[in-house]
Amino acid sequence: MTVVLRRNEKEVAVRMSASQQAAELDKKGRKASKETRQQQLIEATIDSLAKRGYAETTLADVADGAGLSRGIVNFHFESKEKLLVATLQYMAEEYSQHWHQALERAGESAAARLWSLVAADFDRKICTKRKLAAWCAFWGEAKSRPTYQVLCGANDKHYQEIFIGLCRELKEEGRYGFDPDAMALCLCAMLEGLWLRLMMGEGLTREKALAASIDFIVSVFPAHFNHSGPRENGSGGR
Amino acid sequence: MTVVLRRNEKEVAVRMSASQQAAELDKKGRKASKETRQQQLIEATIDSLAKRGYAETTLADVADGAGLSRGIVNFHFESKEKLLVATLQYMAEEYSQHWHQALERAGESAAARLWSLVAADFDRKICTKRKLAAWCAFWGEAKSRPTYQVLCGANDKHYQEIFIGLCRELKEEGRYGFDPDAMALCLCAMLEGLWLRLMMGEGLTREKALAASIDFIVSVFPAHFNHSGPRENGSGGR
DNA sequence: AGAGACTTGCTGAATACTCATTCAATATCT
DNA sequence: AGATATTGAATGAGTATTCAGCAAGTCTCT
Repeated sequence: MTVVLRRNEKEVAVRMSASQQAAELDKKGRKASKETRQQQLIEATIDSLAKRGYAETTLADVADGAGLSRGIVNFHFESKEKLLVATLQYMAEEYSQHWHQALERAGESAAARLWSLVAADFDRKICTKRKLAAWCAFWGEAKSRPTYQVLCGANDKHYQEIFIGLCRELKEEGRYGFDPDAMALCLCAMLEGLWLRLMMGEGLTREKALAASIDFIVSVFPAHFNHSGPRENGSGGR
Repeated sequence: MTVVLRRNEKEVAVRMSASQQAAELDKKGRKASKETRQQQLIEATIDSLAKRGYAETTLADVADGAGLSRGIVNFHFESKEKLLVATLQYMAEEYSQHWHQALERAGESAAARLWSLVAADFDRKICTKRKLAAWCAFWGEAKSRPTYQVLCGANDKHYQEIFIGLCRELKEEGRYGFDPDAMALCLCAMLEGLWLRLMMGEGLTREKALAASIDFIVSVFPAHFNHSGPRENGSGGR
């Protein structure tokens, strides 16, 4: 009896801190499916990474954050390492889906697509201080961990190829002077750099970062964009 | 006697791996001054950060890398934490000096100064895979460690202000349409993002990164630059 | 429908291990 | 003969991992 009571307290703690998923997911007691529990633990891991950094993230901290017991992580994931890999995979997956959606929603024109991609990078859903901090924690370890590097790199390569394609199209249309591949690299690097600065604090906000990115795009592709969006030449996006 | 022999072996190991300082610095035996030893340990720390990442860097690893005994770090620095802070300070100092020198060497014109700053960021001396990896390791922990954040941020703020000043001047001269502060942000973020990508590997080289940056500058400030440098209007830099 | 047997998710104390830190002993220098 | 730098074994704190046991749910048989 007393045990049941304690569990309920824990569930409440979870709902408030780690995951704000809809009610469908947090069935009380042991009912929660394997997948739900795992996701709950992943969310708690992101919390811990953001709050304490990679080096200080302990399994005890993750378990506490999820309102579960100490042994839980080794039960659902096999080891700390595997939990972290799963967490990175989860974030990479989410990010990838997000920009794919942005592409689908955008118009046909290269300009509209580029605009949409850039805007997506600073969307509330993706660009949280919490998640940026977690990303950065992984970046910091990536060089010495092939697994992380692969997980970061796989999507990233695809992402950059999209940018290269779009920059080439825009160059054709606008007869710009730059090397489109180099400019795509600049764009990608700038977006990542802005993320880094957002995470560091220093008064930069999502809105300012997006505004700066737009300034950049407008300057580099003057025939295609003004500050309110892609110009209306081909098919109008947004 | 046998001990003396062993020490010599260690010295050799040090000279080959961690520090390639001139012969003046690596006097054999215990002669080495306090400062020299500290610098030697800092170099070994950077090595370890680059090779094993922040989380896996241990004092034993640092001591081994420097070819010295286990207790050495706590003798010269008081704790692991202080060693790491000293290492970050060292790198920040080096970086700061480097771009200050670049500014001094550049001509008077804003264009020449900007060009020089950008080129400096990809200089062999600063832009080593080893050092980039160490920087990134610190970035990854910075969010949860106020000390690191301050050390990274102090220079960075100054650095960005220089860029803001230069972008404003260039805008005046060239009557460009962008917001100069935003463009300075874009430039700084892009340079950092390129560093990040350099560190990650994926076939990006210093030369390519510099070439891309130049493409960027030429596109954004067409009145001031072409691909071989600042145009000769005001005073010619470089 | 209800009692027991079985399955599965979960717990938390015990274990084993890593690593920062200490310090008495030692080597080297002046 | 000090003074100083260095060593490396011992210590202890912290933490990942293990696992025997427990409890919530599910199935089965009468």
